[in-house]
Amino acid sequence: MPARSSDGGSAPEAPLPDKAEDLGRWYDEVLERAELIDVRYGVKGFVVYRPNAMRIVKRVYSMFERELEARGHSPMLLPLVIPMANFRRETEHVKGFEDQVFYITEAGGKPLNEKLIVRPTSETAIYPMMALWIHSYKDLPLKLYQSVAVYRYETKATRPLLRGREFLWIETHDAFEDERGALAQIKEDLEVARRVYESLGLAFLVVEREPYDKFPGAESSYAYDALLPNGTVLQIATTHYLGEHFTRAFEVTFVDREGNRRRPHTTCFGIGISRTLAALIMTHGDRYGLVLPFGLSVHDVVIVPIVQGGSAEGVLSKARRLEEELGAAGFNVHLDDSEDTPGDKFYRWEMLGVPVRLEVGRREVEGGYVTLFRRDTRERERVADADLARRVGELAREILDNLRRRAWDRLAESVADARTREDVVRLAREGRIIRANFCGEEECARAIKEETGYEVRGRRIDVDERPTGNCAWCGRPAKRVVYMAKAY
RNA sequence: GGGGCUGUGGGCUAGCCUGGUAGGCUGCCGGCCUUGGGCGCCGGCGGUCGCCGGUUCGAAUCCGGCCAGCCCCA
Repeated sequence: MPARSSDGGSAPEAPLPDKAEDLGRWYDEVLERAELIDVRYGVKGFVVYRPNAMRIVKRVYSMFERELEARGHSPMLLPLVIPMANFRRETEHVKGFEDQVFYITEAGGKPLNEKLIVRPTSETAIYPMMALWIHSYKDLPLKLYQSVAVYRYETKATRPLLRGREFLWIETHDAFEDERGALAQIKEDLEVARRVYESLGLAFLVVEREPYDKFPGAESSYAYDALLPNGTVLQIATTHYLGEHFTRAFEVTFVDREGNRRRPHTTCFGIGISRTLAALIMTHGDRYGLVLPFGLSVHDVVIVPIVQGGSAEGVLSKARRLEEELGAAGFNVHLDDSEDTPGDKFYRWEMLGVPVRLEVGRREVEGGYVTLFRRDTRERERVADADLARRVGELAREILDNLRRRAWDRLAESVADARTREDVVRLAREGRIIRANFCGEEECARAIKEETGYEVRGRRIDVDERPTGNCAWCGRPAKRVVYMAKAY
């Protein structure tokens, strides 16, 4: 084993496959090496979230919950099971979901009189309750959310966190006096998602889905598609304007200020927590494991004391002092004084994505400084003892900014314009995200999917883009500019 | 939904073709060690070979079914 200097020298051996070369293999391995997900439960589409994953999940949950509650949402919890009769009340909704629901038809060794379904989403659970709760305009708006798992019998290949038969999400169910209130809620939902996804450093497209691609039972659907490093996109959140579809089917009415009986207009907002975790892992991670911003990893800062013969006391007391100082400054700091060797600790904390590591040995004690390692760039720097808390505070911002910028740069580099069918085919082969004029016809989208594997994801709503020619695929007049991508 | 590949201590794997004692690396436990990128040395623990059935005196190995994971294609 050749000796290495502490500030550079030959690159240490990376524990994971090359992410750019084989994202799928990298992903499977990081899930296991970082002890995030265990796929060995033995039921297709169901996985175990281990503590290292669950800690991140809980933090992501609370980020969204805080934003939702700050905007007037209240927590609730609906049952997992839904009476079959309720599930069948909204026709389009049933059609959209029935081939992927789990049915409970038997219990206690006997057939159930009233068959149940396991929620694939909870509209049909909550609307019968809304009918009981809503009487007057004074009961509106009603804004509720729950943080739960939902169940869908996926027939496509399942993938841990990306597509499971059980997945974690937040769902809101909101009711308003009129369309205007509901549409304002859609905007608010998109703002909630934007704020959280930006603080996670993710890059995304915000789109309105094409009419044939709406949520079953919705008037219109809007989505956040995160970009993954292999050029595919992943829907991580969707919000839907439901109009009166569900309040009609479930006979929800209220009396307005003028004494007229009307139906509330409703919305629902689904935030994919499992998928957000997947996007975090894949967007930021590298060959050494997870890379996470402050506030998400198990710790913000770990201190690794480097004890050599005779140096133990000075080194450990300095390490303890730093731990106390950074803790008092509000950082989630951990002194790793376990028996493992420093190199072992380096690898393990890097695998978990801890954003900052401090190395404290004899040299740091004698020199009055700390060797600071930042996970995102994997660079070391010396920081004078007196500057440490300030510098760590700067890094909280710098690291997030850097992660976010890298993600957005990748998105910007990936998007390419297609004017002709040949362009679409070629750019799809190159794995780019395609921006193109589009006629809006479902058959055209289907043909694109068949020939290129690409899906029309919709038109961006965060920027104003007008079509400047004919549909890139069929040549008919274009209705809008859409984005096409390979999607999970 | 269709096709392919794979399943052996916690992880990675050898053995399978050609049936007969499950071998290695890693990890884990204990001890020693002047531990700056998975440090070194010594000792130890851990496997009904995915599950069910069949063939056979005998199955990790051959045959069938099922389950799970991965890859490709609707």
